Amino acid sequence: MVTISDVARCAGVSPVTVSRVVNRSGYVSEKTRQKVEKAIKELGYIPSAMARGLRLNRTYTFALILPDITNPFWTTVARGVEDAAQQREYSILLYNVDEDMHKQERALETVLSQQVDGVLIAPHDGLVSHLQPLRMRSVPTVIVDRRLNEVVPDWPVDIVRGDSISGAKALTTHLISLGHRKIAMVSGDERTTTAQDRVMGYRIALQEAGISCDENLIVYGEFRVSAGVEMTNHLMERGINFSAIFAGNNAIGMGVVRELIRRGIRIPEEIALVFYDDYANASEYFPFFTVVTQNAYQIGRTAAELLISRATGEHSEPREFILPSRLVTRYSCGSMLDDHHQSLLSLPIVNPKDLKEVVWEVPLLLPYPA
Amino acid sequence: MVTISDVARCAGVSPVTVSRVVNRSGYVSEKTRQKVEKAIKELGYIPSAMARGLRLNRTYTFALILPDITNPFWTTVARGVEDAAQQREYSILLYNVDEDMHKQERALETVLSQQVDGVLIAPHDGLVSHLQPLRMRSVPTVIVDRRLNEVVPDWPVDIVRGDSISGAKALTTHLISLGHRKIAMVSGDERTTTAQDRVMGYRIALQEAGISCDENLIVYGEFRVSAGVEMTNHLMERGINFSAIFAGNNAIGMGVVRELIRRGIRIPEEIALVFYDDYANASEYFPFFTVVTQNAYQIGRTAAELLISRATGEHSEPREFILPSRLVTRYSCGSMLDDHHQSLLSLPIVNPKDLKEVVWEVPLLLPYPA
DNA sequence: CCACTGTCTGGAATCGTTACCACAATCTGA
DNA sequence: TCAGATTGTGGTAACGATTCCAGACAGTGG
Repeated sequence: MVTISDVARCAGVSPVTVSRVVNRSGYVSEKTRQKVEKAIKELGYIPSAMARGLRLNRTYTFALILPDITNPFWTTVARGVEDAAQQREYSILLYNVDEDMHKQERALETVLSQQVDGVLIAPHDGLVSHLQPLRMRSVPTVIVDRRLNEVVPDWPVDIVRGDSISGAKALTTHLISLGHRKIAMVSGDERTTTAQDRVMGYRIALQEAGISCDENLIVYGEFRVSAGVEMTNHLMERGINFSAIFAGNNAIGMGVVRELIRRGIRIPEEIALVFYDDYANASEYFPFFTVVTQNAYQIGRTAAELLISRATGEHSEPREFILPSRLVTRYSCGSMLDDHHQSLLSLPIVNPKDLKEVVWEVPLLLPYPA
Repeated sequence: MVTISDVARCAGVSPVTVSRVVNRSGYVSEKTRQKVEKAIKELGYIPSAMARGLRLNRTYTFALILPDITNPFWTTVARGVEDAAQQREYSILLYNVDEDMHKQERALETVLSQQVDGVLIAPHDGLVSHLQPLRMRSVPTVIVDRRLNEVVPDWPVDIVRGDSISGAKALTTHLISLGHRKIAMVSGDERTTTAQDRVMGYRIALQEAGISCDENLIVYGEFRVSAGVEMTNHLMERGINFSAIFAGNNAIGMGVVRELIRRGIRIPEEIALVFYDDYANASEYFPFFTVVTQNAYQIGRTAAELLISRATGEHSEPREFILPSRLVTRYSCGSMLDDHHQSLLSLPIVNPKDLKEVVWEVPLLLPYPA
C-alpha cells in the first residue's frame, strides 16, 4: 500500500508537506507542489480515509437505515439520499433492517463503531429509547418518513416526512364520497408511527363524515405483502362486512390484491381498494390503483441535505419538514369509469382460472459461440 | 468518546487486557474478564472500527457499485447482497453510478480510499482498464450481472451473472415462433456486456431460424426509460417496418410502452413486445408482459458470498457463476389469448384519451389533533 | 529444589494521517 | 539597516486499536 511517507520519500519532502498538498492547506511553494503531485501520480497514491478519519474524527460517511430496499418507496428515498450525498462527497452505508427491532439495534451498534458522521433512519417505532445509542453519543440524526412519539428537548434531531394523517384522511374521504360506509383498514405494525398516523387519518375522516368507527375493521400487521395477504384473509374469515379496503402502504396493498384475486373477488366491483404510496412504474402503463403518493425522492434528498447541514454545524436546532402528498384517483374504486370501462378495468383482468403464465427454464448456451 | 483506555482505567487494567476481552484472544482470568465487561457496559464502550481497521487492515465493509438502485432488478440484487453480508457481519457501502463512467471512476477512487475488504460491481463496460485501480491494489472483486471482455490471467476476479445470450435467444425464438419476422431490438449501451450479449442472442435466434438480420432494426441506447422512449421514437420516425420489439431490459421496455401508448399503438395487436427482466410486483396483479427473468436475489447473494470467501482467503482462483434464467410467456405477444382475451388484454387498456388520472394536492393537516 | 510449562498481565511499537509548534528564509516598510 | 510580517518546511505527538515481546506467578515433574 502506498502511504503518505512513500510519496514524501519519492518527492524528497516530509509527509507533512504531502499532506498540505493533498488538502490544499498551509503554505507550499509552487515547485514542491509540483514535485509532490508528480510523485502522487507516479505512485498512484490514494489517501487512507481510515487514517484520516481516525485523526480528524470525520468519515464523510452517513448510514442509511431502512426497512426494506426492495420496496420502491424506500428505493426512491435511497436514491434521493444517494444523489444528495454524492454531490457533497459523502458515502452511504446501507442497512436493511426489515422492521425488525433486533436488526435495527445491531445496525445502530455497527454504525456507531463505524463512526459515521450522521445517521438517516426510518425507525421501526417512535420510541426514543430505541435510538438511545445515537442520542448518547450525540450522532447527528435525521428521521426519515416517520416521527418520534416523544419530544426530546435535549436531543436535536431533524425529521423529514409526509403528512400521513392528511393523506389517509383524503383517501378515506374519497371512499366515503363514493358511498362506502364500511371501510376496512389494514395497516402496518401498530408501533410504527406511519401506521398510527394513517389509522388516525382514517378515523378523522370517518368522524367528520359522522360515521361511527367499527374497531373490528381496523387491523394492524406489518408493512409487507405477506401481511397484506394475511390481514385480508383474517377479515374475510371472520366474516366481517365491508365494501372497501384501505391498505396502509403499497406492499400491504399488493398483498390485499393477491388475496382478493385468489378468492376471485373483483376490484372494484365487489371491493374497492386504495393504498398509501404508489408503484410508480407499474402505474404508468396500468394506472389502476387509487393511491396517495409522496415525493419519496424529495424526502430522501431533503433528509440528506439536512443531515449534511447538521453534520457540518450549519444548523443545530431541530427541524421538521413535512412534505405534501397527493391523492391520485384512478380505477380501483370504480369512480372513474363509465359503463364500458367499468367492466373492462377491474382486477382480476380476466377470470383467474383462465389467467395463465407459462414458465420455461432457459437452458444455458455454453460455451459461447464466437 | 469512550475509548479502550477509558475502559481500562475504569476496570483498573491495561488497554491490552481490554482488547483481549473484547476479541476473546489470549489469556484473561475470569475475574478480570468480569471487571472489564462491567466497565464496558457501564461506559457504553463501542470499539472504533476505524482504529481497528487501521491497525488490522480490514474493515469488514464491502462496496456495492450499481447502475441504478431505482430499478427493481438492481434493488433485488442489492437485497441479496445485503442479506448475505449482514449474516457474516459485513457492512455495505452503496454507490449509484447511473451507467456513467465518470461517476464509476469517482466511486472506485472513494472506495479505494475507504479500504474496503472487497468490491461488488456491475461495471459499465467490459474493459478491464476501467477497473485498473482495483486490479493495481488487488482488491477482492466480484463482477455482478455482467462480464469482462478480456481474460486477465494475473487478476483473479469472480463473476456472477445470468446467461443473457440464451435468455435473449429464447425470447427472440418465442417471437419468431409466433410468426414475427421483423423484430426490432432496442438495447442498452453498446459498451455494456449485457447489451452486447442480448443482441448476440437475438442474432443467434434469427440465424437459426434462417432469417436475415436487418441491422436497421438494432438500436443501442441506454438502460433507461427515457432511452426506451427515444429509441422507439427513432424507429418509428424512420419509418422502419417491424411487428415486434425486444427491449434490452425492463426500464427500456417501460419506455417502449410509454411511447407506444402515446402513439396509440396497441400491444400486442399492432406490435408485440418482450423484454429482459421482469417487474415483479407489477406482474403479479397485471401479468401482461412476456419476459425473461433472472433470479436477481440469488445473483446478489451468490456474489456477496463469493466475495466473502475471496476476502477471507477461502478461495483465490477466479470463479464464474452463470445462473439460469426463465422465459415467462404472458400476454404482450398475443400468444396466450383466445378471442375473448385477445381484445381484453392489450395495452393501452382503454382508449388513451379516455384514460384519466386525477391528481389532488392534499393539504397538510397541521397542527395535529390530539 | 530447580527447571519447565502454562496462565495472566502490561509496555512499547505500529497502522496512516494531520494539528501544533518551531524554525529558517525571504520580504516589507520606516 | 533592522524589526516584524509573510512564506515555506519539517519534527513530534496524537487519534484508538492490536501485536509482539517480556516478565511475573503458580503449578508440575524429576
